[in-house]
Amino acid sequence: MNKKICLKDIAAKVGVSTALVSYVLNNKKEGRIKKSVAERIKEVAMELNYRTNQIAKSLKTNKTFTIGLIVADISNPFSSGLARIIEDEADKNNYTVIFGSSDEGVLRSDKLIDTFLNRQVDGLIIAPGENAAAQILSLQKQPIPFVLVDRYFPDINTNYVALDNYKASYSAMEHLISCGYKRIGMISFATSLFNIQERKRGYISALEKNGIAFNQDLLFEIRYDDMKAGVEGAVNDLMAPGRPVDALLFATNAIATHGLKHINTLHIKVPEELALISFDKTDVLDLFYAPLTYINQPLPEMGRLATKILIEAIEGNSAITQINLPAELVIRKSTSPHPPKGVHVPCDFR
Amino acid sequence: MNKKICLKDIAAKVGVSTALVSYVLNNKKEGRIKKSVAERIKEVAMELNYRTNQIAKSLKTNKTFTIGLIVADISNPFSSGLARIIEDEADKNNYTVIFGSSDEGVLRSDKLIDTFLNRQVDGLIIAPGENAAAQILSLQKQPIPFVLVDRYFPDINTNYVALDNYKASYSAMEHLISCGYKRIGMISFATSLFNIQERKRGYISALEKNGIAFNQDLLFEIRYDDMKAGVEGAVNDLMAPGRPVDALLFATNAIATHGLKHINTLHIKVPEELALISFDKTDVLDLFYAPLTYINQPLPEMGRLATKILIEAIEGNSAITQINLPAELVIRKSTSPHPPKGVHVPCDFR
DNA sequence: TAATTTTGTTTAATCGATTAAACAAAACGA
DNA sequence: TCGTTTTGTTTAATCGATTAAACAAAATTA
Repeated sequence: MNKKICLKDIAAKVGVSTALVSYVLNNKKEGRIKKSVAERIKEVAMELNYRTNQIAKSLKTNKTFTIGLIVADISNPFSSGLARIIEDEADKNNYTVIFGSSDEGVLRSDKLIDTFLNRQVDGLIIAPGENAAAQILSLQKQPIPFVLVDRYFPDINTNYVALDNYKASYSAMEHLISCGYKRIGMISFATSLFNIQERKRGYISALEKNGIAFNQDLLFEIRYDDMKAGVEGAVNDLMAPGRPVDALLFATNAIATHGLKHINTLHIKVPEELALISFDKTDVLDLFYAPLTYINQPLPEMGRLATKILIEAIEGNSAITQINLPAELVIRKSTSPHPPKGVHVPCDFR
Repeated sequence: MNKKICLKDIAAKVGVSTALVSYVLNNKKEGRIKKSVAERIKEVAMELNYRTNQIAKSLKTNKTFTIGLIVADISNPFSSGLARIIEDEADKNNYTVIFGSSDEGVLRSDKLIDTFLNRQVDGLIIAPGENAAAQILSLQKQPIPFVLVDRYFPDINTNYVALDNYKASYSAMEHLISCGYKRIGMISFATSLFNIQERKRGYISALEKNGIAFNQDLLFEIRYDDMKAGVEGAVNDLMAPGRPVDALLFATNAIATHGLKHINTLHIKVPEELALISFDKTDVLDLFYAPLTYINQPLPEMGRLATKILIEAIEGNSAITQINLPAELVIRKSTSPHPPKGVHVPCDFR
């Protein structure tokens, strides 16, 4: 239980002041310090196994080299995938990441922001939850930079990196329609979150632009905190006799996962009885017996850009950067062409 | 860009010393402070939107309320699942988690430990990689408590919470054998990691105890950094004509995920042509057309215990705690009974 | 040789808290 | 009434670094 070594210990052993030790160990005043002394200091530092106390350093320099990351749930593959990218990118710039899961709740994320600010993080990357607008507004008043990822608020002028969810959703629907599907349902969340709203808008807009009336009964908006039951109920309703649906769009990976499990147990034939498209790329979509067509979010790009923008902001760039990344539609078996009886419908496989 | 408020600002506004402010805000010297003054201080703190500088506090108190978490890869569902539990448990005790992914590499985890120690974390939770023994030994010399999770080194006396991997593997094999499978292969990693070695030992031991000779050709030990190709090659070999295998044990979820994808593309019939068991519980195993029998690790238990043990150690408990948790075998379709032609073999569905 | 510059190092303030010890005033006890 | 407690608050050291400014000695210049 050897006590911690500090600058003073090195200074004492070498017989110089702590200032000199600090200069040497930080490679400052290069030209000014006698070589022999510098070497001796480094030697002793090594020998005593010195370790800078980052806390003390941070206090003095007012910089912690720490980024606070707030996601909905670190155990969701979307969040953890993003976290990994951010970690790597932060590491390249010598930053460390502290994280927290908000569970989409305002209370939790308020607490997280509070904790992170107390800890003097240099900046924040936040995937904000539904009712976080007020929180974000108040964060703007703080002198700390932050970047929103995945979600943002169109009325608030902040840095963000997100997907162009409208376009993504729209093009997924166009694909389904071009493959001959007409009665297309969607399972989404009951939320005011802008990204989810945009997905809905894309869904409705694609229907209408293609002469298909939007039918409210085919759009299920379930609750986040009752996802499993919500998804199962929606699938049951959508597949119930009498109001058949021939294709279904899952608004998120979590919804898709629950949906696919249920579809499996119901022995629904995909794509013959039901075509499927999901947002997000997960292993689950590959493993379903009919690999799913999905809307691939450029996660690495998103994480990298968010971190880059944040670090630039930390370093003094005060410009606001807002990025809507394009999604990629990866077409697979779950949306094979479905020509209605006797009618030839060309399928668009661009 | 209002400058940060500190104790001094409150003290000045109220007209008292910073000491008094500190006492009030920390609820110390309760009886001694005049009520009116205390109230006024709290009021002004509120009004100025005061926020403790945790860095300064940590420097003085020598306590950061931070836990460093090192996993193999935060984007792996096992790691992120564990991270989530640890986050929640830490939060209950007012700790924050900083994390890093080692990618199973010594260099990376050395750097992570170094960074975390510099940051004066109060303790570490580590899922150590293959060659981390030396690192763990040197960590023992530091005055900082740590707990290993998932993996540990039998020769090093440290706190750990892990699975009883031998038993888990053994009972999975017993189940396969009792279901009538005889030529059982395994895909694992080429590693000296104790937990993986134990899984192998369980595999071999179960075979031999049941009168089946261990055949080295049926045990594939692939490289972590070339997982996809390794798994695909192994599956190809195991299913090649001439050396048929009728069941297969995946040593980890990542191996299973790659394996299942490949098995899907090869159109191998599970369980008729090949029974499957995997370690770890992931959504992927549910989504495979024949839901997989799997060895369920009690992740919540593991995370909670690890955090609990760590916090107790931080608080002064110097006893070493070593826990091997039992796994649970969840039996599903991928291991349905497989009686060899004409012979009745009872299947054990305990 | 005296003045100036350069070189090498130390002094001391500072970051923003905590907290033991000191202190002053009021209340109490004998 | 005078000593002793109690109450309420301040002083000042401290955590472990950083860094501007001061300083002394050596080297250079005039």
